[in-house]
Amino acid sequence: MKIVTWNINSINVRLEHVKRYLRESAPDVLLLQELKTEKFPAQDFENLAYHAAALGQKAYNGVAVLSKTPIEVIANRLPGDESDAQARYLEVETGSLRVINIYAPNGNPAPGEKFEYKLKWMKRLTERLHELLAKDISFVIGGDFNIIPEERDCKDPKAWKDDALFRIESRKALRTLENMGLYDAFRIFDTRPGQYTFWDYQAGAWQKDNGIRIDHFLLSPAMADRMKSCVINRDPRGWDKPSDHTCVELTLNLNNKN
DNA sequence: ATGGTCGTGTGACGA
Repeated sequence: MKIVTWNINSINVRLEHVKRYLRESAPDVLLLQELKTEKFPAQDFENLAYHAAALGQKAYNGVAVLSKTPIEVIANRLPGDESDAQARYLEVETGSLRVINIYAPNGNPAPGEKFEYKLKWMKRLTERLHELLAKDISFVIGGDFNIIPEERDCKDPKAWKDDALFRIESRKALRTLENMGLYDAFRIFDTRPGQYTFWDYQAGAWQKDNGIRIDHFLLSPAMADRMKSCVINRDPRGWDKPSDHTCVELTLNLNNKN
């Protein structure tokens, strides 16, 4: 069972990229972030035998789940703030698996209003995930967390010191989730520094491999026990007219106990 | 680097 997360930075510009990825890699579930439009081309994916659930918004944000099995939407907003209309959270059930897709707030400039929104959003997320753990619902959450977990997850920690993605408050918010018992799937088997999921379009960041690791999967304990692999696939970042993010690929063994 | 690049929507703004 392969679940993949990918911030595509506009579904309109990247539609052919996503279709190519589905054909070549055939994930069971694909989580997409930053659709940047209200309208979602579900038919294109249904033609490739995927079910689709999307939450769009004009010009900003937007998340979608594609799956080979039917999708039941459990929630399309993060509880805790009725006034928050940003399309950043999609919780679904597909193939008897609970999957949560997030596009967490960037939070820059920090400090400031946007940073406060980021921290509050992470607190709301913590409460929601705590609720699932308390109900003994195992789950996979993936997406663009917009948080660099540690120094080894960026090229030059000093350059990121005061950025909303690396400030101590943001890293603490992610660590709080890990302290609840969730696992950073990528770090279960891979401890190497310099494993990035995002490279800025500017200043030749991709060519210089000046990136950051901000796209993550967190697994509830039962899911962590079932993990076979979690790898970063750099290929799509090297395609023509790429997204500034590449995808993270998670493989679970949901059939056998070992 | 007061730089540099994209996407949206056609202005700045967000990332």
